[in-house]
Amino acid sequence: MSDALRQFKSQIFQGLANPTRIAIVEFLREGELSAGQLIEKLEIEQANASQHLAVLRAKQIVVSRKVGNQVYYSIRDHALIEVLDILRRYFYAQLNTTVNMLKEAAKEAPKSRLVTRR
Amino acid sequence: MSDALRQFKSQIFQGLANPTRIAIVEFLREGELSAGQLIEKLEIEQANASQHLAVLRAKQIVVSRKVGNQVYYSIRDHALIEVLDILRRYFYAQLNTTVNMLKEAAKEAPKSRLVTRR
DNA sequence: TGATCATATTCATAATTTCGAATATACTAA
DNA sequence: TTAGTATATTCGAAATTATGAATATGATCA
Repeated sequence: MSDALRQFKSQIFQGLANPTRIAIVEFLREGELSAGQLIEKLEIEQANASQHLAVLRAKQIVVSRKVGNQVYYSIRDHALIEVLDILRRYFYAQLNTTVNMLKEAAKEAPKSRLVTRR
Repeated sequence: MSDALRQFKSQIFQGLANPTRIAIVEFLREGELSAGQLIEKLEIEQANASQHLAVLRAKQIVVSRKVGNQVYYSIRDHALIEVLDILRRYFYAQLNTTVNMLKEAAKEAPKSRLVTRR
């Protein structure tokens, strides 16, 4: 695989490597929203939202469209939604694994208490 | 969507937000490899590879299995491969878009030269 | 024109990540 | 036990990222 492709992928991942930015992308699932609408939903500072939006633009994750006073954002490509959906399934699978492990552990040592790691 | 899920996703993305780590995951597509085999393929310092592997472990992206002297790594869940595949398709789609834009631009202004941005 | 609204950028600081070098651990073989 | 091999961890410096505060831009409306 080409280095350019790895570079590209890591750019995308960097763009999504923040919970607020993931929230933004998820709010945009249903269609475009203005910066103001996003800020309202996110409940964060305007400047902060604007910075996260700048990151998402720079990493090619969203596109913006200016209409008069406002700027409307949308997801550049549906592929990114698919990615998030896959991870949601992954998350629940992981969760199940963890829960089952804990159940097993509980069965094997019913009187023991959980021990903190590290 | 829950905050925990967003947190989880951003962890995964952080884990993959580096070209070397993407390379590792891709080498592991076909099955498990020892740390040494990975280092050979990656052509990077042993310590550096080991650090990236530690990140991938911490972010729950790979699992390791010790056999005598060596440590074998594999991808924890196939979902992550799917994610990378989706991004590959996205990458080429983006590439086509860019190429087409450049073609259009060339048609419209055949004598102009490309201007550097920023 | 000036006031106001929506959004972006800049700046300073703190926190995190990266990488190489050095060192440590853990297993194996002699 | 000692030496050697495979891998991990720690440390320090540089680079990158996150965040809030302040400021700037640009569009609209009076």
